Amino acid sequence: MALSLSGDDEEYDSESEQQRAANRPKPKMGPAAATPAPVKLPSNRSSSGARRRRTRCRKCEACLRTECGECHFCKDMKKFGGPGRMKQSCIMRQCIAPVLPHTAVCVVCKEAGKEDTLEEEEDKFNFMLMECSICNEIVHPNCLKVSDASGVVNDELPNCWECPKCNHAGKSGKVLKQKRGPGFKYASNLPGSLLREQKPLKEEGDASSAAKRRPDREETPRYRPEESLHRQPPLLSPCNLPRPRPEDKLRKKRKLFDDDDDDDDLGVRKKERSDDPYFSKLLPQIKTEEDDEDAYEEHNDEGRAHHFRSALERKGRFGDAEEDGEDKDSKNELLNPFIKTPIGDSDQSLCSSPQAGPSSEGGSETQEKGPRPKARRKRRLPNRELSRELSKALNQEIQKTDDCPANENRQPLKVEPETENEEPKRLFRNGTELGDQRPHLKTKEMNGTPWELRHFYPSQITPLGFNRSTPTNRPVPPHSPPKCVQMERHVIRPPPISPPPDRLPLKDGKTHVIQREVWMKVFGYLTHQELCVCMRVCKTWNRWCCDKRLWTKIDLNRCTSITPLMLSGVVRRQPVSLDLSWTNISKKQLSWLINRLPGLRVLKLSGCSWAAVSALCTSSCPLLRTLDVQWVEGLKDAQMRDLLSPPTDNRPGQLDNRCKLRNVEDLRLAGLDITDTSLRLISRQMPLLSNLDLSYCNHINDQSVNLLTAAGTTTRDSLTEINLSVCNRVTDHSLNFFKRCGSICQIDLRFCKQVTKTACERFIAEMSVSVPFRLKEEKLLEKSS
DNA sequence: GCCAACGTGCTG
DNA sequence: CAGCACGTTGGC
Repeated sequence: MALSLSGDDEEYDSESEQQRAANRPKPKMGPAAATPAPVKLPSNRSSSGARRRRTRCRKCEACLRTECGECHFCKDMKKFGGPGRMKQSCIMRQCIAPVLPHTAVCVVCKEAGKEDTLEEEEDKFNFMLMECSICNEIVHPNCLKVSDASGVVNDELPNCWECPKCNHAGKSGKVLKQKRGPGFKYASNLPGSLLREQKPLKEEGDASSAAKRRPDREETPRYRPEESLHRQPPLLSPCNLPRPRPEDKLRKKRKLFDDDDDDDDLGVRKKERSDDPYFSKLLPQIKTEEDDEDAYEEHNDEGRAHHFRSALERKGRFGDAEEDGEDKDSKNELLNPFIKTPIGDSDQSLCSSPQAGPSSEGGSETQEKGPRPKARRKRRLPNRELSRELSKALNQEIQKTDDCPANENRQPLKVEPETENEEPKRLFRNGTELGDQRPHLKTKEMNGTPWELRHFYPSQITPLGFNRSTPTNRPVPPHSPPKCVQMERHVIRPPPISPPPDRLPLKDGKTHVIQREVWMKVFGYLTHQELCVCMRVCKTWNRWCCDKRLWTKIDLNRCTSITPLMLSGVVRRQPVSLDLSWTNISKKQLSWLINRLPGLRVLKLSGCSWAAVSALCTSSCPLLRTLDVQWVEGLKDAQMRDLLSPPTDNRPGQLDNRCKLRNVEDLRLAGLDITDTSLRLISRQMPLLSNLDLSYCNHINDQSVNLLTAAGTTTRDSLTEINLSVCNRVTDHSLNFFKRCGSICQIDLRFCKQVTKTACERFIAEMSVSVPFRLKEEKLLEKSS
């Protein structure tokens, strides 16, 4: 079908309405819907063509994938036993670059895109179909009669721009839902997309040079409240948070970290490359596609290159893989990439796109965009500055959505360091900064242990050298957990699976001699922080370094503030193991996250609030193998019951009465106020449970052990390790119960006051006939073979 | 014609 | 307003 881009509104309207009436009886329609409301069309439909649906590119990593079978939409599919009502693509298969359908033709010449027939980049651009995100018209730029073809290309979406007409008229795209630009799915059909906001055009092999950048936004001062609403999450001033500086409003928030594919422009500056022999030797003239950038960014990139160098020059690290301090670094990078790394991801996260639009609070303040009418890219500010701004904006975003309704008198929270060296303090219960932010916790007791003890115990009181959570400082959640309503607004770009190309393109058109897999081996030695640095080197490295093999474990333990961008970055990397212990993650965030991590097997949430952990109750929970909910505040029997119940989302056709956590093998429940009630559930619902940590659970007693090891329970045979240390109600008698366990290999009874060494020795003696045990430490029994 | 899935109206 | 439902488009 040919495109009808002329946009006969009347026709479109009436037709669609009729169709709806005919095809959609809508038995379930409520009264409001029963009278078919006029189909709402974009306000600017009058000047627009009908929207063309976009279709898969079939080439991107996402398109090449198979369905995960585990995400929300897969579960809906008939092939996975679902009702097939939602008819949505697997989350992991969301096309990264949806293209115009084959049937699309130029509204002017009625011909299809002709770029394939051309050699020159500029020609290609002129003869490719471009769809305007505002008026939806699809044209060849060459067919436009507008001499000053100041179209603004949206580099996030193939064949998408703001046509010169709209651009010139100062129209603003994405005013309404329908106007958000084609091909947007999650981000797009949800208001305020963070990630798919358009950017100023990027050089696609310089093709876009044909299209002149929109000089600046001063031309388009019209502020439309809806615009910012849909486009950029509001910046939260109403919540008494520090109002962002005007520049903030220009910043786009797009993705976590620095892994954006667009980040090729983060290439190392020519200057550095040429100046630094080491560097230039290592990366001879990596093609960065941005050598023509203005000096505006020079200092910025200087820092970047420096960072990169320093990362590479730390040869000592190449040999010993991270952990410890290194790991902390990488964690910090993840935690707060904007602050910690000078060369932060600000680039792609913050492009002050013409499309980005001002925030709702400052919609009309577009002047900041103005000062660089000639800048080819207007997306960067000095990195630190950007980082700070972004981080602030994001935190505010979360905070706002969280607090807005009723917090008008709240004191502004300190969100960001005032200086670069200052750590953010807002969310950390940290020494003197604790204040009284959490008074309820100060007096609250769990498990008979005062809060302070509970949270400072493991490292400070216990004689046990737990290597698990040592909850020294518990992040102070906001008054209510941050409802990260923006999360849905992030486009989920699945992690690259086989990032092309295989070799690094060089400026001279050749490729670097070393193959990707070799680079990957090198990258394998780098810490996450260093990977983040490498990602900024060039587009190719950016892709390679985002390979999920390099990110199987993501550790955000004790992250002071989980931001939407961070979560997006996590999703992109699809870790197998995710540590969110002692963070202030909110329920919404967690729910959003786990719904998008179908491959997640290890989830650590120790020290989080039950409010957050409860996300596991309603979400289409991943089939976790390891769940760590130690010291989760408020997690008691009732909550455990919720946790172990079948998903609440039991609509017809999606019935799944199985426990969401049925595949858990390693369950860590230290420090919880749970009783035998929970243990009964656990032994019933977790047939694969092998490793159970009940340390510091003061309600656990001999009867509990009896339950777990009783005839007919699966735990009796599945348990291999059990930790009952510091369970003061457990006595010698429990050891008799453990004799029934066929697979038990380790029983930790250290610091159980009522367990005697003699009983342990007796246990060993009695078991020696069948299974040899030994005392690894006092009251720590271990199978010796 | 079938199937996948995009885009958007509607509901809770 | 998030999420669901479904008409309809697009590919094959």
